[in-house]
Amino acid sequence: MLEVEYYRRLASEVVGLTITGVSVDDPHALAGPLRPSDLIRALEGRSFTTARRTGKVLFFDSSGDSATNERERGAPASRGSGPTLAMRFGMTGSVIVDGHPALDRLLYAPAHVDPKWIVLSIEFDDTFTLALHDPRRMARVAFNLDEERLGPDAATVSAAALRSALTGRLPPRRGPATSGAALKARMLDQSRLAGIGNLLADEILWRASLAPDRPAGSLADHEIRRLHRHLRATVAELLERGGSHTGNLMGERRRGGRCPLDGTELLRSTVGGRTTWWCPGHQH
DNA sequence: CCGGATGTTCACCT
DNA sequence: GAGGTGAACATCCG
Repeated sequence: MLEVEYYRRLASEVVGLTITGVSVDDPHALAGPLRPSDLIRALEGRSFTTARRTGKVLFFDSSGDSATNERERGAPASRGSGPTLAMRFGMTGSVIVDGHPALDRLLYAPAHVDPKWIVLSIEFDDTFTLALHDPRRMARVAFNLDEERLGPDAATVSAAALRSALTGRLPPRRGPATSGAALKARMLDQSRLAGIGNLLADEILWRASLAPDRPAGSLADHEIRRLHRHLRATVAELLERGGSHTGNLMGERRRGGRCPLDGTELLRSTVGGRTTWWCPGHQH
């Protein structure tokens, strides 16, 4: 999510410019039934009105009729709004504007930008280019993604909203709240809380002194408030530092790694389907 | 050479 | 219904 926030800031440079070309270099990047021609027809001639982010998803709202639609329907320009483009980045997707990556280096991504890993590029005013770069091809773009399926953004979530994200029922489901799942699994569930990835989850839980496999519903009020405090602070601090790989625990995520706080040897386990490193000495 | 890695989705279990 | 597991995606790195 921190990385996506950097992409959003970079992408905001092209907001308001006219889309003069769309090139789909790898159709694999298009979600579901979307075809390259759909994307090109929907976007060319329009402009993005916003570059906004919820969790790990970058959204571009568009405005004005596309050139094709105007030609086809003879409609007057810009009175309706266009589709919203959504980008998800998988593990190695990133945004490049005019050849400049948002970050110098990303964990597990190749150190250098390689043109062969550009899966999509959008040209603005015949001059500027926003590209989606993705060596592992897990990034996807889609139109009009269901935003209801994303929980509140972790960077701004309130303590009360965090509590219901962890223990509440998920709309539109009915019935009693369930809270048997592991705390970390709930934190990673994007439909409950948007934006927390595996590294960030471990760092936050370590700072909040909470064991990742605690049932989410077992947290006392003061523990939820503590989690909330550390969650907000960690997101802000790692954003400042340069990404989710800049946490204090990062260097110890290996066999024999020790807790930077108390020196206890870290445990490696699987929680919520993801590799989890945590300190049995102070996380309870 | 092997295993595992910032993520999401889906099929298939219990 | 809830929750867990494993696969798939494709490439790089230790």
